[in-house]
Amino acid sequence: MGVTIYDIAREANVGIGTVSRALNNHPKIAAKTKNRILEISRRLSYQPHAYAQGLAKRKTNTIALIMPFFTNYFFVEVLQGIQDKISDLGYDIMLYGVNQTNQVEEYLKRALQKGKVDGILFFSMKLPDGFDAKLKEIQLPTILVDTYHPDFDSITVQNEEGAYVATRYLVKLGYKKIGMINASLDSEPARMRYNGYRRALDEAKLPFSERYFRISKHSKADGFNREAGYQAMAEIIDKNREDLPEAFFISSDIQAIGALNAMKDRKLTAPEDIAILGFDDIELAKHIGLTTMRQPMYQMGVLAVEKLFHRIQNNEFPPSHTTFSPTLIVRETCGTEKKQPKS
Amino acid sequence: MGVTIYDIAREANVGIGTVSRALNNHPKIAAKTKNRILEISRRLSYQPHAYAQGLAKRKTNTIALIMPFFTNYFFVEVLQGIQDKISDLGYDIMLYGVNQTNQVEEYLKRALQKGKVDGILFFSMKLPDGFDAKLKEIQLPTILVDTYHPDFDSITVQNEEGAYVATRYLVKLGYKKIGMINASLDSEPARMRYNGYRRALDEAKLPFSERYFRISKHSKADGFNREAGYQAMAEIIDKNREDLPEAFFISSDIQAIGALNAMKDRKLTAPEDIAILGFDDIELAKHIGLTTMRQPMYQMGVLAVEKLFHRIQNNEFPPSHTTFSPTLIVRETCGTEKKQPKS
DNA sequence: AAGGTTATTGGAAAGGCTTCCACAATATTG
DNA sequence: CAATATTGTGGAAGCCTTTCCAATAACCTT
Repeated sequence: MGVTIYDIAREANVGIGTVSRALNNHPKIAAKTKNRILEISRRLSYQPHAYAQGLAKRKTNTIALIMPFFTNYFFVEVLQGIQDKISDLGYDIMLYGVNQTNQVEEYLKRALQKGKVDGILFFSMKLPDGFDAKLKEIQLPTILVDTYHPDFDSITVQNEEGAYVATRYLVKLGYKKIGMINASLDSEPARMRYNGYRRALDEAKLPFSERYFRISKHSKADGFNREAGYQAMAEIIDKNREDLPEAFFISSDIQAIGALNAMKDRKLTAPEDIAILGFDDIELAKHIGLTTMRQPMYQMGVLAVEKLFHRIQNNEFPPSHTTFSPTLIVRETCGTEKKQPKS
Repeated sequence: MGVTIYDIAREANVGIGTVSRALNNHPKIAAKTKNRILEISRRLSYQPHAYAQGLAKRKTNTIALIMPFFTNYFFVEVLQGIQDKISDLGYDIMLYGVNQTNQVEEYLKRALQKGKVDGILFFSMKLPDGFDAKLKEIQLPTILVDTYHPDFDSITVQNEEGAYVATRYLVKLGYKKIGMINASLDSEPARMRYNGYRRALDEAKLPFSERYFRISKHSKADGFNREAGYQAMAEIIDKNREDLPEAFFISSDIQAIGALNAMKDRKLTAPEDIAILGFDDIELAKHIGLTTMRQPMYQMGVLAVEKLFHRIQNNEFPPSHTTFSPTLIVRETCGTEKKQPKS
């Protein structure tokens, strides 16, 4: 069917080894044989067979991306960073979009299949039990993004710190009754954000009230979804009509959008009635004027690829961990201050 | 390094052919040999080598997705449909996200590489010259989504019709000065939407005015991006202060969001000052109350995968073309009517 | 018990490439 | 010009499977 190196070898009156050398510009080959072969292979529009090459070289030039998928805008942006960087390097991306948590193991197993990919980028989810050992055993380079394990390279955001900064900002603006709408505590980032929130509250000697705290019911995306935000806010408002909180720290922008929606349906606005502070700085936050904590998503994608390549080339160094600090982006939903951090 | 069928064969005292048969539950094998082999292969935690298998079977169980990538939310949703469907079928996805138009050919060439994928899903872009012939020559099953070529299966949306319905709706609401903000005319959908808009205008005997028409300057995503929408609207408003249009049909929701932003910055609101009608019904349209034309994105993804599988199994039938009609989703940005189509 | 089936099995060949080893051809040196 | 070093080349072996063909073993028949 397709043209093989044997066809080229016959055409050029050389051995297949020579053809291979010409094609891979190996040093030990005479310039003119090489050119002749190249010319012929162009004429026959030869294409190496990807799998045959992969099998012989023990290298796939492909990496796997395992990421929560839903409509979580966080990932679209990280994905762009990854795509841009990886194209340059001539690699391909095998995408495993996780829609339900039970798919994680399934996808990991597939990606681990011998000879399928050269490395894995694993996102925002806890590495399922047992896979840490397995990954180390088969020595498949793996980078964790937005999640952590001591034995693997990782890139994370200071979630606890970010939540702390966010909440402290609300305190500084003078709010006393500060609630939080959180995603599911199954999610590590959600737990950390909760901790930061509590720390800021404690430090300011403000009371924590269960009445102003909700965890997502909608389990989609671990609770990082709009419906969950809507429902949590609706519930809090409806149950506390006579004594509303003044401000909310919400664990993601997408939930904040839902929460704002719930407020709007109840004729409440931010920041006049309730101040809202999100997390992520997704692209649409700018549009709706949401004050939020920004994560450098694109850069995280780029860095993830860089780390992975490092490790693909040489896996003999200890894990490195990079953390980014989220930055406060002041817009309108908390009321504004005089001195604004750069937006 | 890894366990191979030779290891299993030795362990089980059988030939490699027998091992292979056991693993692929081939009929011609004695039940107990099969069980013994299966048991051993489990014990050694054998994993077939993906590439060796692919090479021998001439089948990769992988398909390529070539799609515009940017932050175009349209694709996130189509992607979900694809991912869900394809996982069930045990296939993997090779993702090629196009950020700049010049990457298209590069990616196509890669995906066409012999033995790399079993089929291609090609999205929303014109198939570059010459590739139609090449695809047919190598007989790689290909489905076009949101774009068209007579010789390939395709799934499209009636863009012309959608734009016509949209514009006619604005006419029916009584608007006379109806502008349009369009994406780049390099894009086929953009051209069709323009045609539909003009047809509705002509039919209503309303004049078309260059003053109320803009094409995206920002070339990112062929002009389907927020900045382009913002800029176009800003320009129109600023140049026509004394004689603003009453309504706009805008070629995508994401541009509409930008346009609304530009209005907001100029203290104009929809629908009070200017009515806005978008296209796509991305998830966030609901949140901001944008009246728009809905494309059944998730279903398009699912159908695309189904068509592709059909063709992977048997490529011997003529191309089939499916088109979906977009439906009008009435929300708030055009003013509301009594009788609302289902939202 | 001999002959004829049928059910299993072993393993070579094929899939298309890279790489290594041995040999041939050419160039260099004294 | 012979001896030696250098360059270039052919092709077998290896990467790991699947698949096909031939061979063996087990089972029936009469």
